[in-house]
Amino acid sequence: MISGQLRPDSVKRETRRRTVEEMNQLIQQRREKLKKLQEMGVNPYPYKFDRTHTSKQVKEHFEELENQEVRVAGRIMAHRRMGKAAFMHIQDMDGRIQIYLKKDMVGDFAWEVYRLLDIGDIIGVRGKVFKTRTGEITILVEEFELLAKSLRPLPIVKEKIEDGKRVVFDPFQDKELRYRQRYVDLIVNPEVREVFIKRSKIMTSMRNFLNNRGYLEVETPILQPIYGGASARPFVTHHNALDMKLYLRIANELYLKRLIVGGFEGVYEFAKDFRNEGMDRFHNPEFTQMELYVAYKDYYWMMELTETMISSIAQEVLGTMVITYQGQQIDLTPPWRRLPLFDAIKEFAGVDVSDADEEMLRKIAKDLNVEVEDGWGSGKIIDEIFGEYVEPNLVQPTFITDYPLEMSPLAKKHRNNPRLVERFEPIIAGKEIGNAFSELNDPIDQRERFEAQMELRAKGDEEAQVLDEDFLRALEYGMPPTAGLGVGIDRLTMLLTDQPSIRDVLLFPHMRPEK
RNA sequence: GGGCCCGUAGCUCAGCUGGUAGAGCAGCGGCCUUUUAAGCCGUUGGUCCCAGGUUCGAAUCCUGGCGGGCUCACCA
Repeated sequence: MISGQLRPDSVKRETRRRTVEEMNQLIQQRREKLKKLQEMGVNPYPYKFDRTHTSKQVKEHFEELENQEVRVAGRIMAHRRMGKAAFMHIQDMDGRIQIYLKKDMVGDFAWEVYRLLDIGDIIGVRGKVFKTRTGEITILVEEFELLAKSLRPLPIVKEKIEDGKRVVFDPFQDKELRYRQRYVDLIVNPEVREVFIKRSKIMTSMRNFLNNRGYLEVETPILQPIYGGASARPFVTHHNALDMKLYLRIANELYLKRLIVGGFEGVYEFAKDFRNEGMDRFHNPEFTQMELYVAYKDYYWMMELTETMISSIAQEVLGTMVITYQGQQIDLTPPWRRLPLFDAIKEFAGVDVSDADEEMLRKIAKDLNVEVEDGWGSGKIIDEIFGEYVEPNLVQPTFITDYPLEMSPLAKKHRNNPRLVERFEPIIAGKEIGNAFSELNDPIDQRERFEAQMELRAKGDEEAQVLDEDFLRALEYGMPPTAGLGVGIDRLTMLLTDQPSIRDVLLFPHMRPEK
C-alpha cells in the first residue's frame, strides 16, 4: 500500500480543498435543496428545453407577442419575492428578461419547487408576455422547469437602470478570480462577453476579407522539429513514439512559404503561436497571429492590403473607422502614413543613423540615454532607439518601413539599399500590430542570412533563428516574388475593443497554477 | 527578473497607532400576489493567503514564501 507520504501533494491539497468547500454553508444549503428537489421527483438536470424566443426577441417583438405564449430559458440572476408571488430576471445569451411567478398560477407543487430555486439556477419558463405597471416587459409564468441546479453561489451583482444606463453595484472585479474563473466573469459581467463577441466578429471579418480575395485558409504544424519564422525562444516538448524533441511553433511563416513554393498563390492561417518569454500587458505565452502570403506581390502592395483590411474590419465590426483607444482618438481611414525607420528616428530622436556603423550607433545610443548591451549588433541598437523615441509617439496608424538587414533574416533586400530590407510594421496607438515583408526568395541569400543567424546564436543570442535545411530546399525549387504579412490578432482586438491588457481579450489568459 | 501596491464572510469592502473581526449585498427564517439596487423584522456565516518570529496577547508589527495587480526590462 502506498503510504500517505507518497501521495502526491496535489491529491492531498485537492482533498483538503474539497473538505473546506463542503463546509461552506452556501454550498451545503444548495446541496440540501438539490436533495429535496430529487426527493420531490424533480430532475435537477433534465435533457432539453424547447424555447421559442430569446430574451431579446421577446423584448424586440413585444407588440406582436403581448399576451402571447412564449418559452424562454436562462439563468436566474435576480430574485425578488413578494409573499406568494415573485419577480426574477433570467439571463440568456442575448440579455435578461423579467419573469413573474404567482403561486395561484403555477400551483402548490411548482411553488414548492420555486422555493428551492437559487440565483444561478437555469430554468425554462412558459408564459404570456405582458408589461408590468412600471412598464417592464415581463413573462407571466404559467409553467417552469428547472434545467440545471447551481451548487455554487455567484458573485451576485446588483444593478439598476438609470437614465437608460446600467449602473452596477459592487461589481465582481477581482482580476485574478475573473481570469481564473472566466465562466463566472462571463455570467456576471456582460461587457466582458461583448469583448469576446467582438473578437469573434473581428476574426470572421478578416477571414471573409481574405476569402473574398481568393486566398486559401490552411493549417500547418504546431509541433515542429525545427522552429523558425521569428526571433524568439520556443517551448520544447518530446514525442515518445519517435523519441525526438519537438518545438511548439513560434511562427508558421516557413510553412506558409513552402505552400507558396507548392503553387498556392495566396495562403493564410489564423495561428496560435507559442513563445517562451515573459508575460505582461502585451504578451501571453500563447497568442494568435494571422499570417498571409501572396505570390507576385511586394510589400508596397501589402501595405495597401493591410490598411484596407484593418479599416474595413473596424467599419464592419464597429461601424466606424474612427476609434478610441484608452482615451486617444485614432483614425484608421486609409491611406496610412508611410515612414521609413531612419526618417522616423530622425524625426523623433533628432539623429541620423542611416550611415552609422555599430560603433557610432553605440555612441548615439549613449547620447540619447538608450541602454544597449555589449552583444547587440547595429540592428538591435537601432531597434532600441526606435522603441524608446519613436514608437510611443506613433498614435495614428503608421507604416514604419525599411528595416536594417540583420534584424530581418527572412525579408528581401531593399531594391534601393542593400543594407535594408523591404519590411514594414503597422503601428497603431504606439504598438506594433503586425509585421510584413517582401519575402526573401533567393535561396543563396537566404542560406547566408541563416548562417549569419547561426553565428549570432553561437555568440549566445538565444533568439537568433535556426537554419532550416528543408525550407532552403523548398526555396531552391523556386518561390515566386511574394509579400507576407503577420497581424497580431490579440493586439488588434485590444485596439478595437479598447482593452488595456491582452488578458482582457483572451478568454483564458495564462496564469500560474492555483495554489 | 527588478520596483511599487494588494490578499479579511460567496461578492464589494472596513478594521491595521497590537487586546483574538465588522458593514452592505447574497444566504437562512418570518410578513408582503405588478416588484425592480423592492421593503420591513430577525438571523447564520470567517484556518483575517501560508509558514515562522516578536509579544502576556498578532488580521494588525517583523522575516520568508505563495498568489495577484500595476510598472520597468525583453518580446508580437
